[in-house]
Amino acid sequence: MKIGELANRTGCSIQTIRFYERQGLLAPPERSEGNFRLYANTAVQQLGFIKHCRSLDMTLDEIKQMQDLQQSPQLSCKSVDALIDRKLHQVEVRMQELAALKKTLQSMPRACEPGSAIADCDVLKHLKPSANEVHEFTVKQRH
Amino acid sequence: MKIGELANRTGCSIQTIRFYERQGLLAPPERSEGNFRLYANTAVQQLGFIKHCRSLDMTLDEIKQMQDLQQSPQLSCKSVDALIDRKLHQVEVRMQELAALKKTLQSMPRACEPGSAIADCDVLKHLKPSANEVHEFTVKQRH
DNA sequence: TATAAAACCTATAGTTGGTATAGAGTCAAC
DNA sequence: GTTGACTCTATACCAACTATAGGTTTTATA
Repeated sequence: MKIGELANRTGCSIQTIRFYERQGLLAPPERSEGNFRLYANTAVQQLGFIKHCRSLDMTLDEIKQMQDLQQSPQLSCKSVDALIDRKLHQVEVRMQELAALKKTLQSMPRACEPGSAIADCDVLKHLKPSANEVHEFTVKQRH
Repeated sequence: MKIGELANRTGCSIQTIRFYERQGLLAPPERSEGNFRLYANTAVQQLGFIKHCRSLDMTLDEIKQMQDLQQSPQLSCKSVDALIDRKLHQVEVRMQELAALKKTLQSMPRACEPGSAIADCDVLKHLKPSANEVHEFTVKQRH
């Protein structure tokens, strides 16, 4: 099949498929006489694997590692396990960060009176650093 | 003060300060005879505002919009309110996505037997798309 | 069969929010 | 006068795409 059909069948864009090929995630397929990419059916599964991994927030580099591991089936699968653990941890950390952020956003003074002006906007006031916070900055060291 | 002191007092890196200036978020300061940037004290507050907004996951463009609004204090502050609402919504959506992702990661077969090999790795098997999922892909249309 | 439209090709640049480097200039202290 | 800390500009890099320009190939229609 040509690249357009592969794109349709996987839900990837054509550019993304070519991008994955350049990045070494998808093997370069055969070419037609007119230089068009001609994919075997297995490419659908290969791209599906990549998509699934991406949906689990794996980086392209991590996906490449997984692919490499699949090439050496005799190796221990401990590293696969570790990768999933690491991802899970990252997700949990990010969820906590977002929960804190949500709280902050919710605690901001809302519902400026209809017609109230920027000059009196409590939200903007809330965004300006207080003398307090500025002092806090001075304590920090550069990188 | 010179850029190094501003960096120390705000916790921003020097490169980031120069970057914000190039992006039009931070006004270009005076220069010394030797072409060094010389900041007024107000720059600490201005940069603090940017940092605070960034900590709330606002984009640089959104921060610029807020700054523009501050320049016209007579305007309605409805748009400030709307921006915070939009952010809150984005955070909530992302939290739900991450919760679903966490569930998926947790539901993956774990604890490959110590010493078990890639060839039998249940995690990898779980990552490969089933015929089922491939069929689902075929249903999608290219945008 | 001519031609137009659709699909494909490569190469390159842009996105976001910075970070890192090279190579040069400035300034203070010793 | 020289060392070292600080600063300057310009440029390149990161992830993971996305978009564009300009050209070629294939397919469908007149």
